[in-house]
Amino acid sequence: MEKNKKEKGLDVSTEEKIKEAARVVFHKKGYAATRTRDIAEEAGINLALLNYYFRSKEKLFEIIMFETLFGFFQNMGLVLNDEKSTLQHKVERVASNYIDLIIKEPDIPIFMLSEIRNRPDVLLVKLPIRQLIMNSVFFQQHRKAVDAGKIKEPDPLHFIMNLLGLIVFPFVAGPLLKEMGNIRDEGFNQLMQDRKKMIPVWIEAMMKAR
Amino acid sequence: MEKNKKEKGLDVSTEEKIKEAARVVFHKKGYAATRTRDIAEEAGINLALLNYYFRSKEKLFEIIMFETLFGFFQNMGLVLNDEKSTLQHKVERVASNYIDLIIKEPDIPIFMLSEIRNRPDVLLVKLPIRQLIMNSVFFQQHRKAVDAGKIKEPDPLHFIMNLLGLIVFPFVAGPLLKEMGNIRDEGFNQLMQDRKKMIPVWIEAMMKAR
DNA sequence: GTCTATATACGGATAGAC
DNA sequence: GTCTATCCGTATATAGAC
Repeated sequence: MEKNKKEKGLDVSTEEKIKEAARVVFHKKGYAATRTRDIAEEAGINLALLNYYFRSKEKLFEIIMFETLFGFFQNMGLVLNDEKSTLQHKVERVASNYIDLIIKEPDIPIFMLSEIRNRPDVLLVKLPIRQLIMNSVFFQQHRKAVDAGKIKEPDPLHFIMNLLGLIVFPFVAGPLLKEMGNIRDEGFNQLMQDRKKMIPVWIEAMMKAR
Repeated sequence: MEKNKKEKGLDVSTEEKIKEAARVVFHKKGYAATRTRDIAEEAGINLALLNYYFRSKEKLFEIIMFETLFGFFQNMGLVLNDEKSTLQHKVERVASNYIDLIIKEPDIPIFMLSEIRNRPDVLLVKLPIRQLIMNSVFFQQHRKAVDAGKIKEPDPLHFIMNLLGLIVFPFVAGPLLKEMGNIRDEGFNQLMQDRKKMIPVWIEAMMKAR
């Protein structure tokens, strides 16, 4: 019995161990700074096995990148396309879901954003990001609210920027903010918990302002 | 006469050319992904000269990193410590200054944030970031406004997170947002110009909400 | 499938001529 | 100060035994 992170009673396949290790190391250090040796070590396997299963560092990275992006946005897609929930309720759920997710995996945002910058086209083509937003129930609700005068700023992109900025930015700037506030992970995470409740209130107030 | 970016009538020293090139390349690709050869090429000089002037890639990087951080925060320091301006006016100036700055140099935020993550301690020790905020006139004004009931959320870190999130995040997520909104640099920059005016309004509204 | 050993390429850095 | 040529460590990837 080895000491894996995910003990589900059964052994995890070598392929899965490598992927899991790759996820951890890529997320933490980014593509350029990670060495295949780091991944092999993290996975507790031989370096040659990495190439045996995944051909190359590049191929392995593409898989991790895609899965990370997909995982991140599929959740948002589900929330934003819920026919039954109000706009405000969607904001609450996005804030709550993402704050929980990112507290668990704090490296994801900066990993995604910096790797997207490094390869803008390659990565965005594969995912229906635009449709996710522009064809969503959320988008229709936003438009209705604008038409009804309940939201002053008509451009939904500002809405998205504000919402994601309030949720994601604190994590992206985590080390800086911890230094500024002289707090550690515990205090920081508590602040993020506060934000679950505050962000919907703030967004509501912002959107009514002009 | 060579074709430099900064034609001030006089030749730029080789050392300065290398630093300028290093700034561009490091900002664009980050430490790990840049090769000293890239910098030499960008500078139009021989690779050996880089080591002649700066000993190593690492030393050169440290210089660029420090100057970038310092340049970024010194401006904020000036604004936040202005005795004469109101809290609201400070928000306006920070938003306006940084949106202009980042439009000119869009790679800076993600460069700073990802490199800070990679070397948290090394970089934060050198700069008086904490004092910049916690000892600032801004901080005192914020506290007064809280005591007077004009601001509901008492923690100044939330204020900083919100302000920087609204300003910086759109740039950090630029490629993603452009894809979502199906816009290009021109349209994106226009949105950022809009935000110069809107962010102070939004911040004002948020801070009064509870 | 998994290992050891090794081929091959690349990138940082230096030696030494000019 | 600036160049060419080159050294050398490191990282990816593969060959081949088990």
